[in-house]
Amino acid sequence: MEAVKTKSSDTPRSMPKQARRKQLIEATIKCIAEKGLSGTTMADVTQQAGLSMGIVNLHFETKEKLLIETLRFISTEYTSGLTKIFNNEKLSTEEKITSHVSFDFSRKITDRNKLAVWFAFWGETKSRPTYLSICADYINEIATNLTKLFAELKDEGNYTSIDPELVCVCYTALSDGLWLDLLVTPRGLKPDQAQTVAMHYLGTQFYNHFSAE
Amino acid sequence: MEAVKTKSSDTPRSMPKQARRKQLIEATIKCIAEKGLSGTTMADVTQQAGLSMGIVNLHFETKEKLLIETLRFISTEYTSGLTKIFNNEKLSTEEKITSHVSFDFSRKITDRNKLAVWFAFWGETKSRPTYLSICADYINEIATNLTKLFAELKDEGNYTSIDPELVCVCYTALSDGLWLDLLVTPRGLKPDQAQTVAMHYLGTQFYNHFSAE
DNA sequence: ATAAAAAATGAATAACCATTCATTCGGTTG
DNA sequence: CAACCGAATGAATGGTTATTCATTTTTTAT
Repeated sequence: MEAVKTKSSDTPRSMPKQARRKQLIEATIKCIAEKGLSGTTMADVTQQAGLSMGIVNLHFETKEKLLIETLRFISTEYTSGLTKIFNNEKLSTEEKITSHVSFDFSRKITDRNKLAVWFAFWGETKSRPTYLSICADYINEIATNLTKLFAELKDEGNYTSIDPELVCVCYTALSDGLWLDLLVTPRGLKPDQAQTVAMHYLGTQFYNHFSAE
Repeated sequence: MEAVKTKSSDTPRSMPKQARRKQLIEATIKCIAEKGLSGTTMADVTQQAGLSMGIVNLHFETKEKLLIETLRFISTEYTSGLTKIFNNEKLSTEEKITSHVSFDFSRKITDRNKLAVWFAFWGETKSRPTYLSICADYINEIATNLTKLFAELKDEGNYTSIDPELVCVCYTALSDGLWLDLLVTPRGLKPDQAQTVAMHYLGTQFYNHFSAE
């Protein structure tokens, strides 16, 4: 009766366990973006993935665990991208910072589906300690690295009156706020304009490195 | 036990109705903060308000309409506070801007319950056109006014290279991002520190008006 | 090729939750 | 005081949804 659409090419069952989990997480991201966190059902997710109802419980045990893994997924995607930049020995401090900014406003990160997921989870951090803890972890990790970069550039450029920690808090908040703009007013700001705004701020601090253009 | 303190001094019949609606909206805010948007049920809201199950449907028709009115409530609270500042003829341009910033980080606005509500709704804007439209409206209104203030201060202070619109986008994003900090890392940043960060940015633009100190 | 194991299915179940509405409550009026 | 009327109640209703598990399908090992 049911016409299963999985034609052939994507090897129905031979997928490694990890791949199936990722497939479900990606379906979850799309569902949260399309229907909201409160409107996303198991049926939605499994249908989006082209699989059957019980599949989430098989791979994640419970809906809540799927959601937690989804948050962990986007967090990891974000932090691992930034860590790679931070650890890249070939880049100067200045280049690391500009790469960081480029990454923050790259297509991969400013994909509106993913932005919707970020905000959906942020909105629930107050009531879900697990969400809060995941968010606090990646925030601390990034802040440590970024503050270090700003401190380095301060030394290299002989900027006397810069407070690296302040600049880190300010840049991070600015970046998050620009993400909100990209999510809520999609016909307004574009990612590359948002990036320009972020660089404008850094230009006020490191005027010899980041020209206001 | 539950305190319904609203003693109506005018409009005996229609005022109580309005008060009850407000009571339910405030209960909703508390529930969203405590249980998340997806975890908030009608039973939660009515119990929080100390009333009976059917009361929301009596006053709001439907759960969805209660949520929309809740978003409208915090939006209006925010914009009306800012509009009052903007229209206050006794304030100089500079004072209006500092008042704006003070308001953004006042207790009333940075109450973590309300911040949780903001982010909960922002996370759903992509899937709920009504939420998006309410958010877009207040964003546009505030941006228009704030840009005007920055343009005025630019003229008054003979700042030649300032782009008022850019500063408005940047300040607004910064402010939203700082709200996220206040919500997600409550043991970290405090509202008055967040305000200092915001003023730090404005100091980079209007260095003769807002000292960095 | 056959058996055993693993993965996936989806109908059935049980829990949950928004909404309804017959009834009760409380205040106002004549 | 009695009749009235809107406000409020909360048990009952019906729709929705996460989870289970007996069965089927596919892969792997022998």
